[in-house]
Amino acid sequence: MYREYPMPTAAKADPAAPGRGRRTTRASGDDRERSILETAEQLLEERPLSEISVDDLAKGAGISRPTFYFYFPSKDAVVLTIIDRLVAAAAGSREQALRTLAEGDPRAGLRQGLADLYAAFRSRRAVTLAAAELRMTNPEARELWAQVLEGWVADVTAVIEAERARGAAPAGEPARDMAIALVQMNERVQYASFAGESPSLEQDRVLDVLVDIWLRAIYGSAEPTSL
Amino acid sequence: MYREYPMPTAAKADPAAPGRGRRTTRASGDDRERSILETAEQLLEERPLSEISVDDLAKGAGISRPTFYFYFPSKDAVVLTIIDRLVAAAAGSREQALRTLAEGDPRAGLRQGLADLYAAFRSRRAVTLAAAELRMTNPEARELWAQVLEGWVADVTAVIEAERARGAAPAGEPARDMAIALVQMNERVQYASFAGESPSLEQDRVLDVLVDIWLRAIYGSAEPTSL
DNA sequence: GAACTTTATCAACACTGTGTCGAGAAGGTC
DNA sequence: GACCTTCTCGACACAGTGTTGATAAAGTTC
Repeated sequence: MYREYPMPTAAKADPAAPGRGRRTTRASGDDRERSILETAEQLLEERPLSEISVDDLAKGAGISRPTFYFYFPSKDAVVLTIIDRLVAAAAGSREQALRTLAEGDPRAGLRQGLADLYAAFRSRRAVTLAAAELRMTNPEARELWAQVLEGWVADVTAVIEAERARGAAPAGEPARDMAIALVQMNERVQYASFAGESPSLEQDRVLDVLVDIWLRAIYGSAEPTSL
Repeated sequence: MYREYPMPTAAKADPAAPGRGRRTTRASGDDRERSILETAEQLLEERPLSEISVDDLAKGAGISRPTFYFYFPSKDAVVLTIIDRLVAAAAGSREQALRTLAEGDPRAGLRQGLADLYAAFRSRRAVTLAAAELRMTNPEARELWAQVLEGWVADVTAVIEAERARGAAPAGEPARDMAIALVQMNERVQYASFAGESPSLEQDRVLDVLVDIWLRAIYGSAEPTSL
């Protein structure tokens, strides 16, 4: 059953929250809910969110439209649940990357981090695109995504500041400002690539190009190499 | 009256296209059309496109909903017309920038170009945001924007290649790939700033940060400054 | 200046999609 | 076997889109 969003905790759904019942918490119900989510993901592979109706989701899950509303308050809520899970998975990558970053070469760590993140979203292309679409009209989606970005920005800011502190990176614009621009660049470039927009990078070029710009932005200066 | 899109020509509307009539081409009609466009722009200052209905536009222009359809085939068409004009204005900035770029210091020209573009879109914040929103659901808007981006990417690619050719910029990822990523970064960063998203750059920081990253990406290398 | 054309207007309609209500079925519990 | 929950859906009320057809007003033609 759909629960109000507890912020991007996004852990596993907690089974049998109320009462002390063993685990017989319902069967049909959970099946239906899962079925709706699966239908949504499947339809998103075929067409954009705006062209999917509540009726499509209900039909796909084998229930009537009113019954859909027993499980989710709206189409947006379904997608938000799916996004929430994707974000949780991506958060795993992020922690992994931070660990790599802390112990090894920061440049290699950075590349690894960007690669993992890219892989996480590419593997759920349809959901990623739906998230961007939903963000345009839904405040909750906007808020969720904002928190995701904020997390990355904070991490990147810390990395840049650390590299500057140890003299590996030259001074420049405030680290947080750089981090915001770089993170947003990644977001946009990856989106365009997933969506197959007209000027966009080929899937297999995305990472190389982004990493190059990140490294130049962080470690290079704006001075010409030769004079 | 709304005409089918002749590609982003987007010059001034041609007055009195058919016949050799002096200039009495209608009065009420053009007024209404203008009135609808003005209403749309005004409402976009207040709320997102998705929360504006055809009825709102009709009411604002002092006509009934069916009459609206005499002037425009849809809400999207109205916004597309407005975007078209903004894009035309921005195209002016672009040419201006290219001229500066050709005759003077490329770095200064680049900065000037980015500044002009930024100014052009900032001055029509609401329309810029509406364009991004419309792009999500409307193929024509997507196409129009794609052509705009394509133009910039082509220009930037040429600049990067020229700078590399004259030895002012080091080799690196393909110039066009860099151009795509940089242009898309600008798009996203500016959008976030205009929309006041949660991690986003302050209006007065946008230009400095973007220019810094552009210059580092183009002129810097990915090697550390110190070792 | 009457007949005719073009331009403009809108009430009424048909349609699509959303979300709610209330009546009931299906199963578990005491 | 009365009694909850859980679940289901037909029927409704709404909001929004886009179309039709009847009609008015203005401009053109002879």
